[in-house]
Amino acid sequence: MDAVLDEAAGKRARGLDRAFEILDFLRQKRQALKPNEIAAQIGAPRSSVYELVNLLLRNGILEFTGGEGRVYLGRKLYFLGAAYENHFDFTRECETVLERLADETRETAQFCMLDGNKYTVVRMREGARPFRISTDIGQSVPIPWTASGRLLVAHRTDEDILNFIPPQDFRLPGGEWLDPQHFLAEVRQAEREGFFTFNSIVDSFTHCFAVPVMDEEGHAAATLCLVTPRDDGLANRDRYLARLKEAAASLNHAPTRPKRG
Amino acid sequence: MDAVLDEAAGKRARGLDRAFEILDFLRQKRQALKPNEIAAQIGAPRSSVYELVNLLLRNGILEFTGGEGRVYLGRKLYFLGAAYENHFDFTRECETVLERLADETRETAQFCMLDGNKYTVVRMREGARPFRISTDIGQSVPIPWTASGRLLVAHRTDEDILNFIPPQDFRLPGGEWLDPQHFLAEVRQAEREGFFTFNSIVDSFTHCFAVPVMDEEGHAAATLCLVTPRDDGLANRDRYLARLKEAAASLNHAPTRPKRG
DNA sequence: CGTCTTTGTCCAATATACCGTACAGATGAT
DNA sequence: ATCATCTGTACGGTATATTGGACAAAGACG
Repeated sequence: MDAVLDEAAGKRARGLDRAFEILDFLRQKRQALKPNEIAAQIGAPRSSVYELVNLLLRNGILEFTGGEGRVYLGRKLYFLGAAYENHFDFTRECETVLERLADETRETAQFCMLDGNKYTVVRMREGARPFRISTDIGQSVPIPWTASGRLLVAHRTDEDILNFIPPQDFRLPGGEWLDPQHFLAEVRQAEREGFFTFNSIVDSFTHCFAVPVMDEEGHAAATLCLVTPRDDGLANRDRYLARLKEAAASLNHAPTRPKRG
Repeated sequence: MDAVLDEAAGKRARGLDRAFEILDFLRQKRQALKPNEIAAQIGAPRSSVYELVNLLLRNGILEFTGGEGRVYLGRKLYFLGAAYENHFDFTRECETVLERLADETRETAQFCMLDGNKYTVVRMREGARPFRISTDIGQSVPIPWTASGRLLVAHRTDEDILNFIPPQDFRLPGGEWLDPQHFLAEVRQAEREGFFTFNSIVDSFTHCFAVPVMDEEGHAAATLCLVTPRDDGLANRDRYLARLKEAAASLNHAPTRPKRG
């Protein structure tokens, strides 16, 4: 139903939080929207949204586009994002690695990270298979639904993990319930083994491989993944895992290395 | 002296504006800073900056990095920027075009836009010259200092332009004063001819070529530029201009075309 | 040891941001 | 014409965000 609900009801929301809620919402929708529509769909007061949208427009954070007063993410965000990318200079090497992975395996290769308390595909290289399996880039997916998810939270304590992941995210897309304790066990297994593989729980025909890309503190800053048809995945399991680990090793310090000085 | 001064003195600043002031400041500095340093350098109250920084950290807009409590732009900004880039899908074609330009001319080719009321280099491809001339990507440069600047404000009225460009930006890096009326004349000339070239006024050895990339409203949404040694630029003027115009034509609708639907 | 600077947290005062509500033009259906 | 919906704007009350200043821990320096 409602995409977002705040901590407590009946409280005034902080402008800053509302603003980023608007930005995230636009990102999720991936299209320009009228302020009115935004207000209705995120359940925020119209007057507040109008005021915030105007502020963001003046700052270049939002832009008019698509006519009829519709707004979408603005150029300033692109510049800020580019500065981030430049500082944590992983994307260039990342593309190379993904390309090599996809070439070697002919499967879909992904570079994934957490976006807040959701999983998201940052970069992807589709494989040479006749049918292709792919999550859209930038979409937010519940952590428990993914193999990478096990690795990306592995540095946290059990309690921390359960506080971090929204409870409803343990409800799988088919409606089944994933036992959090079972999930935690898989997290610990993934942490021990340094990878995680399983038959996807969001569909019935893919197998997923995930290995962590470590930051300087030894946490999984990101993951490299392969998404394969089940029989291919099982048949080539050892080879795919080896390739993934090689690839991850080549990225391992990159995500946190500043470019200069 | 002080990098930023608000409209009126002695007024309370809005959190949102302050927040983006912090983000812009970090981008300009291109390094992680402590909240204290930020407060001091942008002239904002320490307590406010601490509160805002914590808010931004919780939203993933800022991240701890570099130790000692230093913060820098966060992953969320990368995601938002990527969504912008995906929507206004110009960068892929842009890279191709820049590469071709640089190959054909062996000069430095740039893709430039406005960031607020400053000029900035968004993408760059360095030429094959033994010495390379380049502005750093993402740095903010006063509009009047650049050839592109003439094109990027050409859709505005004279009055509008003078209100838009901060007066101090007509002071050139050498200290000389650029007469705004002279600048406006060059803007109109650039608008008429559809390009602008000159011996750079920020150094004494380069020649700059700029042509506009038009958006759907017929405004210059961006520019393509060549930065060349003066003698080369003058010797190859016609050829370079022709190449640039071809390249710009191939991008002309791209900046505002949504990727899907 | 004292003194100064840098760092982060805490707190109360008040300027104001957020929000509910009212208003009005545009559009479209009946 | 009448009613309903969608759109953007305007305004006042009150909850609260912003802010200056106090406080303290942790160096740096002599």
